[in-house]
Amino acid sequence: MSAQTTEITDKESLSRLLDRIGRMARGLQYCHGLNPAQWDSLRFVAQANRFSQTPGALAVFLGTTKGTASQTLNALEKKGYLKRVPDPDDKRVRHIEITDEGQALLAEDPLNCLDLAIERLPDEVVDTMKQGLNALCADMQSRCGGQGMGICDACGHFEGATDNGNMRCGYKQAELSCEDAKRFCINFNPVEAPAVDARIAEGDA
Amino acid sequence: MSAQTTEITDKESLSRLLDRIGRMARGLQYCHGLNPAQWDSLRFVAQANRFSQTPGALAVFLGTTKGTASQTLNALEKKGYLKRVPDPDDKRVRHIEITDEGQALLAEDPLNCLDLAIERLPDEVVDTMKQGLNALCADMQSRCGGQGMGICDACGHFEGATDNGNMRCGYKQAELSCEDAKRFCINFNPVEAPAVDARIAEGDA
DNA sequence: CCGGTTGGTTTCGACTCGATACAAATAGAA
DNA sequence: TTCTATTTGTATCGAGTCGAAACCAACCGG
Repeated sequence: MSAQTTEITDKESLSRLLDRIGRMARGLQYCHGLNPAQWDSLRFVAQANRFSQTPGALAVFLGTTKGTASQTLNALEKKGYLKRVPDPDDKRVRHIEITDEGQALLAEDPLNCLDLAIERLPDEVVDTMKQGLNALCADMQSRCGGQGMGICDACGHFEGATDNGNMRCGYKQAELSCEDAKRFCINFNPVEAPAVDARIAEGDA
Repeated sequence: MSAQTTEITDKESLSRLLDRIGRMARGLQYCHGLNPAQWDSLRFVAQANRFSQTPGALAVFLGTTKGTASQTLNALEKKGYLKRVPDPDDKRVRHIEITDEGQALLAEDPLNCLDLAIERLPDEVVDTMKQGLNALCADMQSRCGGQGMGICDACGHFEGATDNGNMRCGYKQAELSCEDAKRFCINFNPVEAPAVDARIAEGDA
């Protein structure tokens, strides 16, 4: 018993806090006729680069199967928030695009409510939390077999700019617009595998 | 490339990070034949005080209905991880108790994996995150109509110790063992409504 | 041309969850 | 006491989600 085991400020309880916040965030995301998975999908498509705007990439991101992702997309498409268009290069893949309605809906993202609460926190707290969560995400991913994801700048496949001002991805063997290179990619591969705590300790890297 | 708009370390993205961690944590909780709601329930019952070890309190905690909570309890009881015993004081309520099997199962809580990742973070980062998350929880709760919950020490209903060494709760008009007074309660009512950012700024309170 | 692989979709079944209706016990009032 | 209202928990039903598996079409290698 001894006060240190059940104390709420225990180190152990951080995971429970995260879990609880997660459940609260999840609960918020039943609105506007969408469910959490659908909100997640809409957000993902909105911030993914063109290689990741596909059902398969969405499935990886959501940590679910392609079949389930397909159903979620069906729901969103039926509601008119996005549409699937054939890919000119590979006729198997269908490229997902947000409609104007979808874009508009994102302005009412229920997670904005969380943002509001975050606004009230001091900047340095937010920064520290962000670093910690990033480290946790990376750690969990590598530990639990999840696919990493990130932004081209820090990606091992990134081969810098080309002559015509675009960026080049060595994995897809294709070019990316500057805009796309700043968006989420499911094929992200960290350049160096950094020691998570080292990155934290350094502060800003 | 003006890193400040879509940079992953943006202030805005903290909510997305939280959401993502939440989904990862959720995904982990499909194991040992339990689902996330069942894990949450088991954990809750394990750390709730005796007033909160009931189906109704669980429903409040999970943010769901009593019916759904009842089903979750059915599943857990059928699997032998807890049992419902009649309450001697009020024949309507059924008191939930963890079995030895349930207690043992908690040792394999999939969230322990998260704890492992947390272990690798520096203490001060963990502390800051905990403070931030606590503030967020409180803020979200008050904003989104959720019931607060906490531990008797800091509760407005708490009336201190009695002669026989127990604690007294003014809300339930009943006594609590010292142990119980350190556990989770669903009827928690913060003594003072503290300014969340003020509490943060002070550091350790 | 022909297997093997990859990307997506569909179908099916198990399960979850919320809404509703319901039973039983309690509380309060007349 | 007796009557009603409230509280606590359960059972049932239907919509919807999700994962597994089957399936199809397109790409790729020989």
